[in-house]
Amino acid sequence: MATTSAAQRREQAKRDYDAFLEGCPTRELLSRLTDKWVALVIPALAGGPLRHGELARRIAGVSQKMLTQTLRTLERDGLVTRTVTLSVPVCVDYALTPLGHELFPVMVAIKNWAETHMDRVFEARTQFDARP
Amino acid sequence: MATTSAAQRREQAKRDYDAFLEGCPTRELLSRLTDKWVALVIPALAGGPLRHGELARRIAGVSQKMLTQTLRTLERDGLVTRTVTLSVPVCVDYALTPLGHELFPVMVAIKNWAETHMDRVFEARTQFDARP
DNA sequence: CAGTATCCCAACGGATACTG
DNA sequence: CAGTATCCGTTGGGATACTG
Repeated sequence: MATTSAAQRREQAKRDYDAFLEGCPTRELLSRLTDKWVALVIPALAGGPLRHGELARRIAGVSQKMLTQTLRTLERDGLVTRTVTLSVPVCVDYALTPLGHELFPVMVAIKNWAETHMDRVFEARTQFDARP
Repeated sequence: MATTSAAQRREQAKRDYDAFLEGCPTRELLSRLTDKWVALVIPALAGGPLRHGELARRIAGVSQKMLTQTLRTLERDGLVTRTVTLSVPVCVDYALTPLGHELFPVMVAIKNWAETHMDRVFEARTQFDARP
């Protein structure tokens, strides 16, 4: 029988899927990945598992509604695991899956890009706003 | 006088800015960058300048309202240039700035990630939805 | 502590119609 | 062709109160 490696299958997927096309499922996945909270949660979890409250403190200003919602969809998409330890009070840990670890470099790259180029964007905005 | 290289200043910026902090301006920039349309427009322009209509055709399904809106904010943030050639009818070209070219690898990485890992996400969703 | 459930406002975003 | 303006439904997302 023919054997196809994981690398070959990934290559195939890249040919079959195209986010430029309307109706391609990757368009929906792309819109989930391009999310402010996702770009903060994935890097936050890269250092190791964190609890709900720890995440909330790390990502200052996030409401627990958005945090829970984000973690749920990340869990469903196989990027994050949710582990419940029964105790009083109950303890819930979130951690990146292998797939989540593969996404991490991409997410941290956006975050870093914003932090690194903030000043140049500010300059551009000032110039743009000052023109006739 | 002390001379600081561009690389040194970028390092400084990365220390001063932190998107994890509420109120840090990079939080707002991050939310602009994590946008489905931005993740499609930047890669679309990487091959060279395109006109409004060409972009709309490349990014299937985008409304001209969202396309114009996205291009405006990208222009203001210094990522895209807008060049008007007066003729009948008028011709408007959009192209990446040097800053836009620096963002390109990051944006194309997300798009590629979605296309490459779509199948694994599908599997994860099926598993998640099938559990008690 | 972790999570669900409402309420409610603002922003997103598509459809349509109209200018230069 | 490129762009603006308007309408209008949908979603995002915060605040609050309440359970295990």
